[in-house]
Amino acid sequence: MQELTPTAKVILGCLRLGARNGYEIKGAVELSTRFFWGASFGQIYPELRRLEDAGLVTSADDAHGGRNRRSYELTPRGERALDAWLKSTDEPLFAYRDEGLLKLFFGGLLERDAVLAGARATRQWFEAALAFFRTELEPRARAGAGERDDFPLLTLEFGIALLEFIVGWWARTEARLDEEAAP
Amino acid sequence: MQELTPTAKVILGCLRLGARNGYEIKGAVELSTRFFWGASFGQIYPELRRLEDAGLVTSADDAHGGRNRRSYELTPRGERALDAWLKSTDEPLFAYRDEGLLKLFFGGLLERDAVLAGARATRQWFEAALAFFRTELEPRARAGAGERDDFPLLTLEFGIALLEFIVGWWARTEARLDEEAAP
DNA sequence: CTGTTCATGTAAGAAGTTACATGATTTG
DNA sequence: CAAATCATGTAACTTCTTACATGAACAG
Repeated sequence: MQELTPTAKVILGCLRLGARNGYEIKGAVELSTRFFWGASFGQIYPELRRLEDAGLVTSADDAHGGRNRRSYELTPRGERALDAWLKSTDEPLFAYRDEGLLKLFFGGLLERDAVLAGARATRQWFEAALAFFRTELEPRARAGAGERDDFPLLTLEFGIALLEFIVGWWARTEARLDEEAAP
Repeated sequence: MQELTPTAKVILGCLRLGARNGYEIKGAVELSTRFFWGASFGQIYPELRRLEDAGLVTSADDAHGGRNRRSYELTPRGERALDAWLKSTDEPLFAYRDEGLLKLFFGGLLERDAVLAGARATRQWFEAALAFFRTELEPRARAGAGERDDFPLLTLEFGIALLEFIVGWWARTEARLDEEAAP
């Protein structure tokens, strides 16, 4: 059983949770996993086909009126592959990329005021992201969540806490740079 | 003046900070920016050539004994391009990808014990990363830092604080899952 | 004299984004 | 009837990693 591609992981999981076609998978990703695991149409549709060729999903025509539509579900092999991945303890893929931090790394090349301006702009960008999470994503996730713990909501809370951490770090850094500017 | 590619940004900055050739740039990246901005040889060498073609760097033969070596420095245009990028407030590139979190997102598909085991494995992986930062990276960064604030050290401190946050979050999540397992 | 470090590069392929192209259905 | 949503797909391009290939100099 060969490794699942990154996009295959989110596709199989979303199908298992009830998504039926590429469009619904994309919708689920945008609402929930997007910030830690994205997928575009340009990845989803070809990958669905490869998964079918590999026997992990089956598809059926699901036209609705004159509208073209194809519905997918996991095969037993697909279920096993998903389960095996979910239980595997291989070292998890992790990637963090942050242009604001790269600019700060080169802060010695600018005057302090310019570095401070950059820090402020970066913090504001993260604050906007945090506001979006709280106003657009969190209410929906809470509405959809069961009374016991709900994993999609849990991961969203991670995102919010992460953004709070980052915003706080930049705010502290601004204060520190400000202090040292006028001692 | 066209946009710098992601790898060009770190190359120009490293050259400006004193790196002389591709090998030294790679060394600097591994020691410092790697966790938020990586670059492989397969990116660095071709990009150096493109930057030279674009007139942002110049190169000279710098053979050392019979050993092949080429040294690079910024041209005035390269300096301006670096400066413009550092001062720009375009929305910064930011990407976060986390397979442990994706597995947790699909936690409803597994028994609670399996989810807990996954959480533990993820936390341990981040703890190992944190230990590496503290024992391998931080001492070097402190040794190289000036007495006033030093930006490379500052970004490393961000990395450490970020990993501490993540480890703490997973530890709290494990406790929460454990509680709910046996109420 | 052996292994590590210094040093440069290419080729193949994986992964992902963006833009384009198409068209039906539903909602206001 | 217009705009939004539903729905699928392809093509071109960018970015990045990995593996390979080569070889000199230096440290033990």
